[in-house]
Amino acid sequence: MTSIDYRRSSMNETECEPGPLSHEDAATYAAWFKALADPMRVRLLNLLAAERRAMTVGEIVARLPIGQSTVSHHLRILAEVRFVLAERQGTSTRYEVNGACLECFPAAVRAIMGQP
Amino acid sequence: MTSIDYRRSSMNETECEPGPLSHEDAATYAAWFKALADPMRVRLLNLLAAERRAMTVGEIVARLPIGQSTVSHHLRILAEVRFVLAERQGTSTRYEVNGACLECFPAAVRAIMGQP
DNA sequence: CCATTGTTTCGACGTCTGTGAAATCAAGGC
DNA sequence: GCCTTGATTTCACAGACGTCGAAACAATGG
Repeated sequence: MTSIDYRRSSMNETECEPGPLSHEDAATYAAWFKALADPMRVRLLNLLAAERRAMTVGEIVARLPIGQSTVSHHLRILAEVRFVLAERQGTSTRYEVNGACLECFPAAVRAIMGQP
Repeated sequence: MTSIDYRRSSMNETECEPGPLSHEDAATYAAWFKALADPMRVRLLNLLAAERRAMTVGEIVARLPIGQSTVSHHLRILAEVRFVLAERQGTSTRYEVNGACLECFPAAVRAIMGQP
């Protein structure tokens, strides 16, 4: 619902002067950080990255100590900020890491702190 | 109180194989992200970084649309994870950015996602 | 059509969080 | 000593969050 448009973020921009951040950018970056502000979501993303393949919800549930609905909840949060990508295949949904988030985090830090 | 020891994190390490993360590391990285999971804290850190100097709480209060106790609360959260450093000078306390957090965020992302 | 399997959504519960007002503490100046 | 100024802590409250179980939804196979 409240998905974020990644193309307008600093993810794909190179300029990064150390000026003040707009309130909108601050909210965007905070939303990115909030998506990973839970240990189980960090483990979930790390699991998907380590497996290097798209996984179903059932496979993930078998690897994490939380219930199915909670995994679905976390996947929704990660998908809303596009850290994971979802694709329905028949009766199941496969989730995989969005490799672009490898760049957006350092870019957010540079935007916040300026590059000295 | 629940401060985090930065020396045991991946901030100062270069190796970063794409293996699974320990639960403790996942919690540590989640704590880092949680510290910036609020728009006002992002703006606060950006303000300190843009000014490029140590600021008192009063100066920060004059620049952000929140009260003094709330600024102090946010500064405590940022200081607990060492994103800002505090130093008492006489009757006031000066806060400044810890430049090391420019590296720890990309390092955390690499540890979670592996470097492909 | 019904049954089954995988996934999402809903309802509920306890916990945590962001905020401000008020109280408290710390350090100087009178 | 008392008073003033700056900062932290305490208290309270509304809202959000993580978790689970149950219900609802989707897609396939009988």
